[in-house]
Amino acid sequence: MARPASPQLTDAEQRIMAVLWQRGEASVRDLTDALEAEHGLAYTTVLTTIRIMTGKGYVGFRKEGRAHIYRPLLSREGAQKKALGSLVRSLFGGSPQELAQHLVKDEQLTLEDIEALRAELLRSQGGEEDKS
Amino acid sequence: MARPASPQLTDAEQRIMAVLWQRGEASVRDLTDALEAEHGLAYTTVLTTIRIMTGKGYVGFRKEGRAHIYRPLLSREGAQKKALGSLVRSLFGGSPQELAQHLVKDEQLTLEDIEALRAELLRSQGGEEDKS
DNA sequence: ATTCATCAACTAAGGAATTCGTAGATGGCT
DNA sequence: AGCCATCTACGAATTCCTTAGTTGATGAAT
Repeated sequence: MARPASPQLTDAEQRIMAVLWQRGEASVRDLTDALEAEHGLAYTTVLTTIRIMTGKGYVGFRKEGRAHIYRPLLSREGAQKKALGSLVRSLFGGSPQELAQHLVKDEQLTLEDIEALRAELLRSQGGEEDKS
Repeated sequence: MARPASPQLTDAEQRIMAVLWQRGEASVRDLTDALEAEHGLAYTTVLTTIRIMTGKGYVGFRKEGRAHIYRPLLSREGAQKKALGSLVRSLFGGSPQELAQHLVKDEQLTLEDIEALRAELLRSQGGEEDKS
């Protein structure tokens, strides 16, 4: 009868994952220092959050002296794929084409961007087709 | 000290908006019937949710007899744009190009899709240069 | 060895989200 | 008028998320 656990990364979790993806690994002290400038979070706040993330299987850690050094168990690519798929399903009727059209229409993707994507696709899978 | 209010549509809200965007307007009974098959939600659950959404300004309503007929005040396009921008910022380093590459790499966008986008871009903004 | 700093663990508090029950109002039907 | 169905309004229960304080252990430094 309550709210179901979020299958996505929450905001706080995402902030931490961003640092871990960038650095590879980090202690709670490292994370706090990195996040303090922008968000002003207390050490214990970061610690609590990352312990929850450990429970969810998002991060692992090794012990180094008294400290824990955390590392991401979720790849950035995996998180991107999951979030993207979820967005396509929920707001774009399951159509990645509609999403792409939106990117173009909002002028976030230029003609050059599209042609770069096309060139890459042609190179990777369309090499054997007929080029008029 | 609490979790900040979500700037995005929550899951429950999104389910309801999907029906409203599809139908244009709907009573709580309509919404419940539409959502019950898939999610098994009680009438009062839907009612509570949409009342909250009214408070947030997501939906409006008119009275028809004893019932309220709700309509979306948030456009589907607006919600798509907002969610997309948020995703690009949080998980793709602000790069819509990286997002597009992901769509292609996961084979969710085919070469034909890309070429359709390209053709549309050429038609819409390159149309007045050369019309033979 | 005692003190000091730092770290993890535990606890707590409060707002958000989700679900649904109960109660009161109201309109239709006989 | 009286009954029944249906609707809104209100509140309760529960879990989640976010933030942070307190406590106890441990290692370092004097």
